[in-house]
Amino acid sequence: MEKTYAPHELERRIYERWESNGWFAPSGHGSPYSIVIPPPNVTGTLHMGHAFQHTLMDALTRYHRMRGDDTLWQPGTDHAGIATQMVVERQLNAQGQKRTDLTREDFIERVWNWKEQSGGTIAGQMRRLGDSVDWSSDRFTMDAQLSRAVVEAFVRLHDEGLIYRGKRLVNWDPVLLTALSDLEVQSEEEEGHLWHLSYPLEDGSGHVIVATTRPETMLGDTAVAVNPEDERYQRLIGKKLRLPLTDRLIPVIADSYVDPAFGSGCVKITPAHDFNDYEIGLRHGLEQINIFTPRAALNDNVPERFRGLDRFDARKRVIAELTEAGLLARVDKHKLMVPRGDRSGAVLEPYLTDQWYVKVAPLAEPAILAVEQGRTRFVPENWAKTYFEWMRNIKDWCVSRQLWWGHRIPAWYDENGNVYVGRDEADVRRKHSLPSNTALRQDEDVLDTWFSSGLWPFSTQGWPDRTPRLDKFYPTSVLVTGFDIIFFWVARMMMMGLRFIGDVPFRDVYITGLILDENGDKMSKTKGNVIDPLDIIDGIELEALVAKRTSGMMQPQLAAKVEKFTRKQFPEGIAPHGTDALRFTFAALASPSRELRFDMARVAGYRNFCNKLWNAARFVDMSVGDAAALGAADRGSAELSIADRWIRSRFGRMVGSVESAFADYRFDYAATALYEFTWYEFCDWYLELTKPVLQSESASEAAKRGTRQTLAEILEALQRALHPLMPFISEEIWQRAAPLAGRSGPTVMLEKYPLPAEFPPDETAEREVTWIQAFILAVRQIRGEMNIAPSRRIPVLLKGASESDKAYAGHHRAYLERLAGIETLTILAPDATAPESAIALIGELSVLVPMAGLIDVAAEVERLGKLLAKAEQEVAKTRVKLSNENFVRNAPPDVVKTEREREADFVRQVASIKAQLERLRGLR
RNA sequence: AGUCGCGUAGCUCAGUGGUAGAGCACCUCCUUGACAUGGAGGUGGUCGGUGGUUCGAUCCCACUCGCGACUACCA
Repeated sequence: MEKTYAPHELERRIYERWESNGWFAPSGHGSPYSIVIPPPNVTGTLHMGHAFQHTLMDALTRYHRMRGDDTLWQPGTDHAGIATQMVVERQLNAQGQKRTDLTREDFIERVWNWKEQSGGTIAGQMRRLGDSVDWSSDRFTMDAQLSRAVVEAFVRLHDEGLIYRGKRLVNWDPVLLTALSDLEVQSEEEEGHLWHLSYPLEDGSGHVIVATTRPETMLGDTAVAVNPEDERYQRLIGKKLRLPLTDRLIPVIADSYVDPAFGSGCVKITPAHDFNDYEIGLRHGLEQINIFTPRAALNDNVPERFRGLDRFDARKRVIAELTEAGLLARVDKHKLMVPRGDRSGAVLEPYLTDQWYVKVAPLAEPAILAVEQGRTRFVPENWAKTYFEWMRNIKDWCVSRQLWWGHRIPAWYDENGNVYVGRDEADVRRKHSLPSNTALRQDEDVLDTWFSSGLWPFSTQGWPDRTPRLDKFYPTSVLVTGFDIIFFWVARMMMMGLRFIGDVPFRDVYITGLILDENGDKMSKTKGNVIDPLDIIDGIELEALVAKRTSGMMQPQLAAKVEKFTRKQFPEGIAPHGTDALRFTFAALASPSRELRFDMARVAGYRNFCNKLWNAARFVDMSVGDAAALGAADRGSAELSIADRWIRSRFGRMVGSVESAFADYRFDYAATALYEFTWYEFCDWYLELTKPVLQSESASEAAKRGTRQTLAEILEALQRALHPLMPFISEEIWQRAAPLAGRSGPTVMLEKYPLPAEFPPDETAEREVTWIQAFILAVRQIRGEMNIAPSRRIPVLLKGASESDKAYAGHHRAYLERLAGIETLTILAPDATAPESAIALIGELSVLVPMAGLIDVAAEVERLGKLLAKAEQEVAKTRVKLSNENFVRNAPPDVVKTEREREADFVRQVASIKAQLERLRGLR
């Protein structure tokens, strides 16, 4: 094996081999296990959050594949309507063109071209991450078959009365010129004003004051509302007001929506431009006066001098005129929630338009029930509450978008404006018996991207056709996704899946935390703290990283800040760590917390872990590989040492932990179990314990053979155990280890995952090795604290040895000598006097290291002083407990018993240490 | 306003009704034949605060302080 671990060299080679052999495809036997990928935007790139989730999905996929399941990880990408259209529009703008300079067909062609050109980025990243997706079934939401699914779903929902078209207020993006769903609105608190306007009564008997955050909308007011209980305004109800700046009269109406305690208790009502006012308008039959154009400039429904003004200019103008007329009573500073489009960032406008809606309540009901009944389980389960909270308050879903890129709505209009919904024009004519001379034109709008995403678990499997694949892989086993899209995506898949397939789309929903940077900030281009996962894998020079982070920014003025931050964050750039280290970091990070800080130091730590593993493999390779004796023929004549038995037992326990960790989606536990076994048990102890055997001239051939076999078998099995989390290094080492362990196969990824039963617990071996470890640690502690050079062999005496101590010391002398650096090991007779020594206690056994020439008395006194203090503290603690009668009476007997034993043990320690201190003090 | 979450070692985080843990950082020693991306040893925490339940609370409950996320129509 190569002396140094070089992830670069092996990762690409290994992935290509896996892929070209078609090993990612479902095997066709075993019970089905399936995961659909949350489809990333086809023209985008994967960020750290993706890499994190992909790691977990791939770990599950590889784990289940190795468990013998018929495993599918379904890949694919999303057309991401608005996002993609915006990217292409921006490209056009850079060339001095607008989207509307092109025909719809030409524009869409450009998007497809861009998709072809950039669409490979994600696939390339996924390959580098080691994702074992079934590339042969790669899907795109705009594929013909998936588009057919979208049309089918729309038509069926429409036929069932669950999709309707209606004119009502929507969240309108005046920059993108499209409607948005409620979920695409990002409301943030901003500083604004509350203007108090004075509206005169028609009869000249006074005025009312209304408070508003949007004075410009007063031009569309059609009433002023007061609370019917509000005594101040009883007499005004039904009277008319003169709406300033216009020649209109508007009524004072009573509606209990109005909070008398807020502002003046009078509310101006603009039904066409406010969601609440719209509702009030409906209740009172008020006129809806739309005063805006689609770009949110004032239209012809306002007095001429205001027409054409942008809404913000209009606000200034209205304020100016009201001030001049003496009708502006007061202006207060006021914080308010400003709704913005999540893509454009533009302030949204409630706007009256014709849109298509999905009637959600009937779909939500079974989706709620399914989670209540546990047919779909949230992990961590607390997220179910969030899901319920939203599903129980859900409102109809506006699914039409005034875009060009997306699934066009399958609705056609005749010349009289009648609307027909069907699978295509011919279907519409057939369904509605429309003669061929009736001109039909298709609806210009496209569907919300999430409409097609909602069908993903079954549209990818061939629906609306009933395919064998759909039967096999639906419902999927688990959905792995972030909490940020529970509403956008999870909820909609639940509703659609139950409606169209009649079953939940996934058994489990595993909600991952959100990956933040090391300061706990969300990673974003504007903050300049985005990390490309590939840069952690391959490393990147500082200058290249700065260039990457400051290029293509939406707000170029932030470049300097981003550059400064980057130079501070990574003064040396980013070192290469390899995919396995990154993946292992993600797994170790995947605790159930909702926010996860990503720290490069951890990746470095796990790269070191890879290196450790690599070197352990080299050791095994050298120890076993050059021994031709390990042929299949003589495998029988082997003898297992206590260490061999111990490591097998420990391995079995570790695999058991990993098994339950995977079952519970506790990837952090799985990673910890693998890490601790590999480093602390296999490397730190077992490999060291093999040396006295393998390098001894007196050890028997059978013993050496047993140790070599165990080395090979555990190394081999460990690669299988590690494979789901660290696919590359485990494959590379496995290729080397498998023949040593007498196994053959083309790849570790198709081998069986180790089972605990194959490595049953061996309590005897564990007990004895625990004793060996305690002994060695005791001596090492003295050596460490007394600064005895490792090269210095020392004599050790045992006092108070029981029969088993004596037996262990005899049997395992070779281990003790080697690992503790012992020159001689002498068992003292009970009545023998020991020379002055440093002392360590293992139960009733005292381990003595004679001090002559080695140990400074003062240092030993100090060391013992610390030990004594600790022991005395423990004695005190146990005595407090045991002197409490209630404890002795009420606590479980075994707890009391343990406490008594602890007390006895610490009392003994205190006595021994005190006696030893006395002797040492006597020396001085 | 509602819902949910978080506060444990210098930092980032696990965790459990009965002996407080890991990684990183820090200190001491060591280039010994797998590995200095390493080895051996060590320092470091009244588990945010108060009260309650309990024989026993870091863990369960109540209140409180400090953060955070999401949802929402206060003009």
